[in-house]
Amino acid sequence: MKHILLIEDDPILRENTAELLELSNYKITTAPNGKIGLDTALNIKPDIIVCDIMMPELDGYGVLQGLAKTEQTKHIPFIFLSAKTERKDVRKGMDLGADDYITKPFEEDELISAIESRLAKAAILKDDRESTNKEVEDESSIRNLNDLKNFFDDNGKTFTFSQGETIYKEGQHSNYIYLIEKGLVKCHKLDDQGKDLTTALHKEDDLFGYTSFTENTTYKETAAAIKESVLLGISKNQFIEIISSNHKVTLDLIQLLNDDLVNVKDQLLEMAYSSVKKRTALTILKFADKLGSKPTDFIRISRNDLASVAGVATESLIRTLSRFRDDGIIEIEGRNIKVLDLQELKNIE
Amino acid sequence: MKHILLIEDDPILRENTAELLELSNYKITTAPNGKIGLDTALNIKPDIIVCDIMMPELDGYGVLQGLAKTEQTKHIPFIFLSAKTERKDVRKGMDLGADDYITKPFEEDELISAIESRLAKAAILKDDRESTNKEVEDESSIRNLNDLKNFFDDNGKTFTFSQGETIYKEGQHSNYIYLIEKGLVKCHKLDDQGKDLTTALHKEDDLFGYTSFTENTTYKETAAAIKESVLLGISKNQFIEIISSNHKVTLDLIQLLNDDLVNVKDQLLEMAYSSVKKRTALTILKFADKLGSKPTDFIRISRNDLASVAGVATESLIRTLSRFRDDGIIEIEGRNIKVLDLQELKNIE
DNA sequence: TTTAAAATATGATATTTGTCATATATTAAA
DNA sequence: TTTAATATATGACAAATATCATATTTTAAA
Repeated sequence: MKHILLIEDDPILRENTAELLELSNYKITTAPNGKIGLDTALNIKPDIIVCDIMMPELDGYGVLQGLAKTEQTKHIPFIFLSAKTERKDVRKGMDLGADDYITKPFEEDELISAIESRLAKAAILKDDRESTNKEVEDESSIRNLNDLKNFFDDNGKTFTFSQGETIYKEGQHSNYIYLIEKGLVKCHKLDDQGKDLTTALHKEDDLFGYTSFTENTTYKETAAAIKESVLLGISKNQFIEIISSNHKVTLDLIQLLNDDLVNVKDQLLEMAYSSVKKRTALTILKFADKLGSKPTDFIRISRNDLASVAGVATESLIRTLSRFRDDGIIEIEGRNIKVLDLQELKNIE
Repeated sequence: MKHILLIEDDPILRENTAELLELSNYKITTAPNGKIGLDTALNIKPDIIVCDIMMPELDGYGVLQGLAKTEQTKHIPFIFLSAKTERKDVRKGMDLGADDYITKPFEEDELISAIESRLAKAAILKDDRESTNKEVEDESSIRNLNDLKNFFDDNGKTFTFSQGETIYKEGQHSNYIYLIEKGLVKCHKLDDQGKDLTTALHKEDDLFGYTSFTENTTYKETAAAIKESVLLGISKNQFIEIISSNHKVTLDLIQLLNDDLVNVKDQLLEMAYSSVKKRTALTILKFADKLGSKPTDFIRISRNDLASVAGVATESLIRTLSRFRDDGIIEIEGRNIKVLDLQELKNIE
């Protein structure tokens, strides 16, 4: 029996559709929003996914992009089921890689035919894929970012930094590229008046410290451990050698840089026009994410570090935290912060 | 180079579409009806097929069914291009196993995006087996960034944008990478409240429009011409091919991205802690630089564009300009600005 | 444990900056 | 050329935020 994952936030439509598909002899699992849907997809590996677009938490576009990122889910046929009927909406969905797009309201038959059709298509392509034997690889060569990280594990020099300790300074000659084995690192800059801004937060399994690979230059920012961190470093020369002889890794690296660039530009937009309130809220969420904890766990970060990420005077940040506490959005216990109302925190403008 | 089979009976539409696709660096074979189309598909084994529905001899549905019967053609991505716009027509096409369905009349971008998206999808499903046999083409003579730019000159499609015209929009499927032959382009983003921030200014001889080279993604920002601009564009497809086969260019590109990143981070620091006065001064200097004029020449930029770079309300920017004028630092003549005291402008805090 | 140092919290206040309103100048269209 | 639309300029004002001062709490060192 084929297994369908249905992601839809409207409970009535969700139940009706699930029932209708069950009657057609499919096994159905449902999810009420994109975030849960994405998790479920990873767990159950359905044969096909039917997904709404406009949903809380994570929309359908996000689900599709999330699926595409994961090896085990990127092959799963994906159908959008959406009230967005405009031509440009349909094109957007298809361009993101959906296999079909059905607009609401829809007929029973339309949905079932679409599912059947995509399952049939997937079956053809699966045969094709399985008959193609994978090439034998030379295990000593580094073929992707993952191999590169393994190389750090095997050949990197281990460094341990305690909380607050500086890893390198802006203007220093750049010698090492680091992989974080454990901990949290901030890259920050000082302006003329000595005010400090964090330009990047790096967590476990992140690479950092690359500045220029072709020129012999200095670090353009300072890096420091936010909490005790264990780093693996390889020399810049060694790194350059690797990327010079492994094209695929270089392309992965470009992707990494591009992602960084997009992130910093988003941060720039926030910095320009968002209020301190909003920036504070986003900063808390960012740290919760980087610390790998549930957003509702206690996080323990100095007010100074928080302010430096938010780009705000420390007093203003503290004042804002106090306001959040008074409003019941967070709980403050000594130096620790716990998010009580995640939704409200995300909604802050 | 990817090979497209276009099956279309209307000779004018067929030729126009073929030309448009050729400009995006695809190899095109055309067929005037379904019967010939089916034969051709078997002979040339294209990477993707674009097909009309209503045709003499054999209609599009017949072509699709014919392809599905044959082992060597059944996995080829298939897009319907049809004047049949009724919902039931679209459903029929998709249910027969088409991968996408575009209704006529269509925009260039819609077709190209659809093709790119289906090719990307097909590539995923084929796993990574393409890495074995890389085609060596004339592009392989590109050794550095300069050669790459020359390649734009020789093979790029020319686009002209008038002042203020949009080049691409955030969220659009990313098809082209551009080289600026003449003019000035801003990349900008809107926040939730519709406030606009320029995240990058690109001048003559700059490359822009690269988002992600490995994934099938959308532009992450909007680009618009600040003054009349002539651009050379090559398809993302083509660009990826070049960097895939020319390692040195890829390293140069990494350098470029790194420089971008350092710049944006500097901008972030300014945005966080510098006063409007300082940001305004820096913005004037930035434009003077990008326009290639001596800083003491008249520059002519709308107050809006200036404000969007500075990340300031337009009125605040204008007020600050007025203050600079009163202080004798700049001269304002209608819409034009001339720097009188360069040193003073640079010293502003 | 005690004590000094550092971090956090909050009040008071001045400055900066965005917003709204409106006048004037410039540009583009009829 | 005339006119309408758009851009620039400036005033009035409210809100946001940095700064300085000081009290309280927490941490680290003795």
